Amino acid sequence: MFSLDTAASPPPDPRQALARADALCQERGVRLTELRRRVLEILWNSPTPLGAYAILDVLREDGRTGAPPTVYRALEFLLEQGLIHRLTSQSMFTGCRQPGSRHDGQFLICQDCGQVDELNNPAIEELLRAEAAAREFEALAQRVEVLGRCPDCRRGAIDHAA
Amino acid sequence: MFSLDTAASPPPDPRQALARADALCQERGVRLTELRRRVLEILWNSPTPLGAYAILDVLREDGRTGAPPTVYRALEFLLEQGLIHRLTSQSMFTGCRQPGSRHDGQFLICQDCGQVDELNNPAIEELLRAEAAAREFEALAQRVEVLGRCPDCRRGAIDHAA
DNA sequence: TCGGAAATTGTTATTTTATAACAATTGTTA
DNA sequence: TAACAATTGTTATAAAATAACAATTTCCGA
Repeated sequence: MFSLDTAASPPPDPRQALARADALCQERGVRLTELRRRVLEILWNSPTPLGAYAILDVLREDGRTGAPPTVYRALEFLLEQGLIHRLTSQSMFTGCRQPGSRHDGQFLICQDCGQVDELNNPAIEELLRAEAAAREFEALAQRVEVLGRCPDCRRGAIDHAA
Repeated sequence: MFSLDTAASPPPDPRQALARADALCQERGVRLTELRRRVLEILWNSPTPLGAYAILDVLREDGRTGAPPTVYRALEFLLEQGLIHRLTSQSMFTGCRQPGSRHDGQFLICQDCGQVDELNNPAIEELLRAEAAAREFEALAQRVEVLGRCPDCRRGAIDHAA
């Protein structure tokens, strides 16, 4: 038996992701400035989502001066362009695995290690849209997050118990 | 044509909600203290979700002394008992329309007026569970929120344009 | 290529949300 | 009623996000 709906996320490769972002921004005529590109790179280089202040720390390690608004503005741009997602339950940000087609995504978030898997199950999206439509509610964005434990951490926990 | 999956939320009635909460806590042998009950009441009396500090303001109008931890602890209890929900994208809290059976719910949140409709569509819940299971992810909680405009605000917007 | 408007980034200060740590009080039970 | 647990009060601080304005860079037309 196999899943009918969604493929697994492609392995996140920072270089590819940045090249894709470059291309998308060029197409769209928007500017992926050095700062914005660097923030995106920082996110892609991290195995787990990062908060704005963690990103700011890395920028400062770069030698760049900056304050929270610097980061938040870059994040705002990246969100608008669909290059990253915000995990609202965590106040954190992560690179989008399917940029290009704007979407909100669905996330499996490990509460132990923080790692995140991005789903894009159209059936879930569609059901939510339908629920909204049935109530004459104009749906503009979806936030779908599943909190729990990833396979690695489950195995780790089993090891500890053994 | 009609929806197959979920009924509309019952009209929120503070008195009923509080009576139900009393009963549930009694059954469970947990204490719905005066403070906790009052916080729940404040939430039910509000037409829209409230943040912790808005709740604190009302408590102070009551004449009660208190600080943020007072409110957050009461909220924590109410969340544990499934008597309220947290809207993570808003950092706000709202009374649960179907207490008794623990669930995470799904929410339609109006970005104009703040009003919230609670869904409990089992198909959405099930799809998320299935996605998690397919990836061997242990799902412990779900956060599902749709942001947009409620029917009232859509009509209001049309009126303005007209 | 120069100058001015728009976009981007820098900077300072503040607001909003949430929690840590410990003290005081209340409730429960032996 | 003493002792213990649960709840609430209090002070202080951490963490996340934004407001407001200044400086800089980019873009584009004259």
